[in-house]
Amino acid sequence: MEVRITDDLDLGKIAESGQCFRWKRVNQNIFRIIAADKCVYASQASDDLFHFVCDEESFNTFWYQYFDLAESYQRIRERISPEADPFLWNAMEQEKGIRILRQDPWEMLITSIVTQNRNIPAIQRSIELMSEMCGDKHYDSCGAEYYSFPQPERLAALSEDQLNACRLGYRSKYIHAAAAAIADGKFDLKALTHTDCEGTISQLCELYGVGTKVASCVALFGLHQLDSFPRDVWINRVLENEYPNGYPFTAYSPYNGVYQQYMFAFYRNHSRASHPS
DNA sequence: AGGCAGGCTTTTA
DNA sequence: TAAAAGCCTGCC
Repeated sequence: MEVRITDDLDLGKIAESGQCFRWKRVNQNIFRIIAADKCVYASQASDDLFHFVCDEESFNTFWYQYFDLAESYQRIRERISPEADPFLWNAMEQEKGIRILRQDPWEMLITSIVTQNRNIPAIQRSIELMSEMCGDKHYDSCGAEYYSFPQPERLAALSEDQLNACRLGYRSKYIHAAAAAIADGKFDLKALTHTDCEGTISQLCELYGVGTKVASCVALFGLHQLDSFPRDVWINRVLENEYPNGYPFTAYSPYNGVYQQYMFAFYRNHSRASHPS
């Protein structure tokens, strides 16, 4: 179906934003997107014209939420003037089109653990291997198979050898511990829906293998806590180089996590271009 | 107590 | 060979 979306949305920028690892660019402008037990082909004809290979009901009941289309990211951007914060303003101009997807908390917990100390291709491979190993098989609109992300019980039941086969490295024990805690009901992700950002992060940090960075990513990408501000190596460089006198977290609340995404994407794209290796 | 160095699997560039 | 959306352990 054709959809006109006037608020910020750039599929290519979201695909490269580092928040989703089950998007695959199948050609110049078509993406195959897997989320929950669903799969859709999406393409962008212009700034505001999109094509989704699904029916209207599926779009309205699932993908509309997934893309967080009820939120205006333009409005969030416009809270910052170029005079007040030229660096952030410029980063937003460059990276306009990024949104914070509403992804599954459980999937984001495991995915965020997998991201530790790894680059994107390696992350994607581990996630696909886990999904093929114990996710459910489905068929997309082209008749091609895909696997949903594994349920906690299935992942918790994997042997050490099976986890190693997913190329998880030292993260295997973290994955197992997290999956077991969720599967056994010792940790309740759903309960965090009604917890504030700070409380969410501190509770997630109680899980073995989950530190502040991973917890912040789960809060932002899985629980849609838009004020959660993950600090990774790139953002630390931003804070050091661009905000030596401090960053205005209070003024930018409750959207610190959204602004973080623009700065993260901007710095990564620009350092790679300016430091060819 | 709280901060910090070292180690960790594997892949990628 | 270093770096990659880090975290745990042990030492001070």
